[in-house]
Amino acid sequence: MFELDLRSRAPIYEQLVEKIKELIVNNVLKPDEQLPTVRVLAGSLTINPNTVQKAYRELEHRGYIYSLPGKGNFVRAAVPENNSIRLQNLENDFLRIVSEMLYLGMAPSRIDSLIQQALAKSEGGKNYD
Amino acid sequence: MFELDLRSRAPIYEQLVEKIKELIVNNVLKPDEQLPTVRVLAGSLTINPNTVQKAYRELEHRGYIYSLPGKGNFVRAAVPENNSIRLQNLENDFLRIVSEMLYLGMAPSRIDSLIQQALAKSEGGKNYD
DNA sequence: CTAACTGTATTATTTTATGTAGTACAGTTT
DNA sequence: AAACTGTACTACATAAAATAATACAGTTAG
Repeated sequence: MFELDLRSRAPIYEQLVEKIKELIVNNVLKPDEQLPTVRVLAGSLTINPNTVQKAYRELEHRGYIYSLPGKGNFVRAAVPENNSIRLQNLENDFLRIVSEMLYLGMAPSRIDSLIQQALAKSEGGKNYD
Repeated sequence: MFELDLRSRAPIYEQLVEKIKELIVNNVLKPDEQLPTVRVLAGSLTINPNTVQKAYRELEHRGYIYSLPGKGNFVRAAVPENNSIRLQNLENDFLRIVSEMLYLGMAPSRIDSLIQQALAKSEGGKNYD
């Protein structure tokens, strides 16, 4: 499914959260699609099931997946209504990054080009891997 | 100078790095301006001097400040030439954030508006606090 | 020169976060 | 009933983070 960087300073469960979120956001994992079970994913990554469970609980808390005890963990479809807090946080991160880009000397035209790139990827279909 | 969130999961020294970088990037701290001394900042935040020193060393390693032993720590002016690696990382973060914004349902026009906001803040003077 | 400041380095200790291991239990599926 | 699922819990080991207490060299002001 993906790889981990065990030598990274970032905790394994956080890396898991980010990687899975990435797959959801980029529509590689579709709404209501089942994620690997805790034990299977732990086995294939040779890490502890508790670590996977911690990542899944975090993803559920952030609204990206839901779990059905006895059945599995599934991708939660995005609900544009209930995302104002997350969107506010993203806006803050966004502004921080743009400020730093400008400070480091990136041309505004380059930033525009990045936006176009992201929009194109989002509008036209989903997976270009 | 600023506040810390001691209940945050993020380490204090990392919070310090981010906050100070913020002040530098937004030109609140000007090039060659002296930062608070290790002991003074530690005292005013009631944290350990070692923690401040760790943050300062990290900022120096990332190219945002420089230190003169016996004198103090100072803001390093941005050098657009040597920033390609950092800019590449920022581009990756940027694309991740935009993807997530779009996934959560933010209108592209809203993103454009954020860009304009950042550009205006950067071009016209510096502090509008 | 001395005193008081600066950054830096070192060692030890405490605390917290992270990850592993093993077990248990309830819901679901076949 | 058997074999899955998620979840919960305790215990243990390790690593990261932060504090504490010193020490030392460069800088500055008296």
